[in-house]
Amino acid sequence: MKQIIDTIDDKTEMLHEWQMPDDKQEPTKEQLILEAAEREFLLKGYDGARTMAIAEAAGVTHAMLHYYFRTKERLFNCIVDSKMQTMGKMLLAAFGDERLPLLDRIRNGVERHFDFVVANPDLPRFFINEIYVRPDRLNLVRHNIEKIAAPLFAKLQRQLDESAARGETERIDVRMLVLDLMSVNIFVFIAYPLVESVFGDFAADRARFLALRKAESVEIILRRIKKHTI
Amino acid sequence: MKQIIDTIDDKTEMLHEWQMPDDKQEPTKEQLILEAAEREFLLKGYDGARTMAIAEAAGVTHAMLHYYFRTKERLFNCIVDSKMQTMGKMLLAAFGDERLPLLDRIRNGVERHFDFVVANPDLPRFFINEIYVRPDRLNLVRHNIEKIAAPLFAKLQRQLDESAARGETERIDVRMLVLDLMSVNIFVFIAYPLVESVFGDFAADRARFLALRKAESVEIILRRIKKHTI
DNA sequence: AATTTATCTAACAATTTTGTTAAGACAAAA
DNA sequence: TTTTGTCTTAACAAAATTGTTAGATAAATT
Repeated sequence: MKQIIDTIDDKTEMLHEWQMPDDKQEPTKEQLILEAAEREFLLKGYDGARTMAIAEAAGVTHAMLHYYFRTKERLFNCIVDSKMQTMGKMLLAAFGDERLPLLDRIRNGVERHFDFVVANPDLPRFFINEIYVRPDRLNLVRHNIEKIAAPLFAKLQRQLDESAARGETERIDVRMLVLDLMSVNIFVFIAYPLVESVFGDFAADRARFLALRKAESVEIILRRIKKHTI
Repeated sequence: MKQIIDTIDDKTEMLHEWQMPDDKQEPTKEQLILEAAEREFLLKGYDGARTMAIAEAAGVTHAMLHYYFRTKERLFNCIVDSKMQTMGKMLLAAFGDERLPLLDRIRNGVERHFDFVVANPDLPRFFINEIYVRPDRLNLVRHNIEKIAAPLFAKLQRQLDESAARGETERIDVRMLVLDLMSVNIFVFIAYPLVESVFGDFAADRARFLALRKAESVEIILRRIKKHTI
């Protein structure tokens, strides 16, 4: 504490604002760097991100960034790990509820997945792109993905097969369906600046447009598996 | 001295007399640089691309690259312009045939668009990403897009409305439908390394997998607009 | 009080990447 | 053959970016 140091003059004047003890827990510099790095990496990608820009956004000198994380690559990996966990949890939360009837489960999954992407609009593009540019990064995520996707796919496929056997839905490979689902849910965010430009007034009100898109996703996926009763 | 690309209107003007495209003449250095630059930029993006890597791939020193194109940015813009034209032509070719009945026109459009993406698998990701990272680049392409998209959309919307009025298809906004179409056609390529990893044996035979995906795209889009029940 | 620890700063070093220049090689024209 | 302009190379320069180090400071620990 500072009351110990009352030697000659009041040294509290030498303390900087940010060093003052505060009731509220202020984020540590390390956290600030992580948050700034997340924004920078998600927006610009590894190659486009600049460590100095991250440091500046975090309000520290770039030496601090290297002090805490040593290299740009290590800082990047911290972000990747953190985001991987976020995505894994989301997938389970969106599609993991096995008690629901098939169509409800899928509708629910589409909607929750869509909501997740709304809340994390840069995340899919970030992963997809970093892996495209440097495919060796797949190893950072492959195990994580397979551990979650494989059992989820197996259970969903069984439910799909049962439903198809009863003649309630079309027979379809769960991987095709999930790929369809992710395509319609994610693409609009990946291409958002382009979509906004082409759509004009249609996409001007973002909230309204996204609500329409969400409904469209549900519609197109359910239509894909519902029986055509001609 | 160097008559560089300040006027890019007609590409042949960039070639010198003795360089004129002869039937069986080896490509000029300039051509080689452009081809190498296209590969590098499409794969790695502007930030990840290295002018020296481009020069090396083209078999020239990097000084040559600057001699012909002065800056990385100018070389990049050459590639963007060239690819924009390619995409514009494709869109018209895929959806421009107005004599076909609606469903045939759409099926045809989906298939031709899919084929184009198969032939240019990096192109959508390239555009989408460069524009995301630096939205000011929209100005390079906006005019081009609007000139092609606006009339195409208008005509397609009319045909959709007429069909819906006859009760043959569902009523839908053409922009939603095109966005759906692009989503299912493009996303699988943007995410290909991830998809390949998750799908395993399913995607191991690329040609077979892409054939399945093409059929799936047609199926999901046609199901979206066909009347569901009678 | 003395020591240790975590945090921080400023200056500097190293590396990578882009961009420039001067001089020579070469083919075509004169 | 000489001249002319294009093309090429090697070396250099400049800029941007990442990474390092020697300390300073405040707090925690002993």
